[in-house]
Amino acid sequence: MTNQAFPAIAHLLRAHTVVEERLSGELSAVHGLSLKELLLLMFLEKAPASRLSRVELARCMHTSASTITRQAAPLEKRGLVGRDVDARDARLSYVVLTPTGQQLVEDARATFERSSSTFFRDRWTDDEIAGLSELLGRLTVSLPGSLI
Amino acid sequence: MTNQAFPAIAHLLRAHTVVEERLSGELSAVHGLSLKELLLLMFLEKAPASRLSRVELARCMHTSASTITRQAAPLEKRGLVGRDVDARDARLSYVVLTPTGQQLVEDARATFERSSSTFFRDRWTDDEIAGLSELLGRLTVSLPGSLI
DNA sequence: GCGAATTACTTCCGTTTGCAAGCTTTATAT
DNA sequence: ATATAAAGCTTGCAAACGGAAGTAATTCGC
Repeated sequence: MTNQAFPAIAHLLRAHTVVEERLSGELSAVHGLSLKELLLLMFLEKAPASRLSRVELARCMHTSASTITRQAAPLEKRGLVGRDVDARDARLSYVVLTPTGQQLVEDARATFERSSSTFFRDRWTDDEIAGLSELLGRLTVSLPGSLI
Repeated sequence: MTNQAFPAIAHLLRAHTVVEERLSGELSAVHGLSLKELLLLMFLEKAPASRLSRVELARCMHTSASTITRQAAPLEKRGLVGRDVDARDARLSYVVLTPTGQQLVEDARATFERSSSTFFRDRWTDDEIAGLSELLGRLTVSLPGSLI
């Protein structure tokens, strides 16, 4: 039998490039958000009390702490997130979703969902889409950062 | 029925992040190549006469022409690629794989394949891997830049 | 208790990227 | 034939990123 892992990963890389291209364009045009900014807001929305510390966010986003610092700054300026301090541990500074940010996430999620469905417009059954979702989910099942 | 497109795309984005993290690390450590550099070399390897013009490369990689110019420069300095001119059209400058580059691609592809298989080590059947590959391939079937 | 190690966060620096502008060469229209 | 448009490539500029280093606060070891 042949090793199918390589073509699967190669297709994954290519599919991501194409998906990110289209999603980024739509989100930026409609809501003025980059894809990564929306993902950050979505992680906050999913978190308890709509807030996460910066290192927790970094783990969710699989990125560095310095990137979170710089990604959150413009969102804070726009009033989409706020900054909370921890009474017990003064090192922690939470990023918290504001009502404005919550509203924007809901709107942008609709754009995300609509744009996502366009990738499957032709020649896809619901079972195939669900199957792809299940397989991709299994690929990262033990790692942090799931939005589902 | 529920809309499964969103979770499928969300899982795709996350899987890509994790895959790129591990692949980049291994390729960089073992061969001193970034993932994108290897993909560029692989597109050359697959092309007729192991060469492509810079705009053709840009289309394969889904990136801009200026990025190709800058990505090819260090590879040329390392002797992995060369530069050809077109006798008919002086605007074209081809990027061509050298024997040294060809050898490095073969070595790095082995690393790529070995690393790819680690993502499926546990709880994956050959049919499931092939199924994932087929579904991801169909997602971008009409677009340029396939390595398969 | 108290110094040392660890953690959280920010800032600095080098790298990578896309877009816009520019240059050169080729194609097109009249 | 010539002016205009288009294509291919490169460079300048600004934005985004990771890692290293720095600062402040907490925890650990004894």
